[in-house]
Amino acid sequence: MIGQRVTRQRTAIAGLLDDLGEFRSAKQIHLALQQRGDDIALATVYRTLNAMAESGDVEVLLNPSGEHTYLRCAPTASHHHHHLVCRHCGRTVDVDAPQLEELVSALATEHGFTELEHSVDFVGVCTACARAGAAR
Amino acid sequence: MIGQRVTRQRTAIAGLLDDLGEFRSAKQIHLALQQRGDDIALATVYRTLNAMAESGDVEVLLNPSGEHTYLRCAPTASHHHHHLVCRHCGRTVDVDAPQLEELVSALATEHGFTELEHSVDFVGVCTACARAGAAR
DNA sequence: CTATTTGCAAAGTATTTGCCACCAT
DNA sequence: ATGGTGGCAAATACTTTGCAAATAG
Repeated sequence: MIGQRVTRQRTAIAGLLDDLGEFRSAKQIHLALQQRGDDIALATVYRTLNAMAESGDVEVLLNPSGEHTYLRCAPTASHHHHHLVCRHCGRTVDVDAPQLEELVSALATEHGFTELEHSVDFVGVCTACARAGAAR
Repeated sequence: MIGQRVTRQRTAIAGLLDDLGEFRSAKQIHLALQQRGDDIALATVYRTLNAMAESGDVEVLLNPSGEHTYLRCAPTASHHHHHLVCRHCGRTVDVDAPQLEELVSALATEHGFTELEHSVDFVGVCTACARAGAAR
């Protein structure tokens, strides 16, 4: 990685991600950009998101249907934490769970596992959607 | 679902899954079947695995590269538990983590989420692979 | 006998890549 | 000027589906 250029496309994508605050698929992001008037090739969206993911600028989550979804979290300093994601509306809540960290390392040690990954993001139904869903 | 027939293909797939004990992709399962001499169409493998997943006979995990992987766990009575999966060799360890359950429901309550899903399977590196990897 | 299941190939979806024009630096 | 970038379309990878032939019960 020698040079990273600031282009209209990258600025637009970064800007959109900041506004979203929820996990979104590349397709959704692409669509949202178009609706804003930013016409960017889908391939570029993918390339940019991949690059941002690799450099840690966005978090990637594989949703149940096998799509990659992307989220830009804390604008700047982002410490390790997890998310509750609403299955219906996509609303995302950041959670700190120090106990979870402890638990994970305990499990790892106990079974001789190292480098335990736990991009643990829980998927559920948020209050608003639960109410709406109850009517269903 | 009116009738479920026992066919050569389904028997073979179920049998293989029992022998495996590790998360495997549909492709891998298909290949393994061929090597055993069971010639089954890939589409059939997918159809069967999907059916087994839906009826809860197998657990599905979306691996980092976006493939569905399938595992048949406890031969019979399987209670709720989680897995440690080795990133390298695929070795799987079942773990009970009552604290995790508690933690999850605590988080859910705290933030008003319901139906919190946590097919939490941790991906790490097991002892054997860690040793092997150290040589790398 | 007949409804379910299989196999094949084609279709579908998500993502990546090759290549050339283009623009930020 | 010039090398990183973007757009397009073709390629790839995984999975699903339509339909006729095979088969379990």
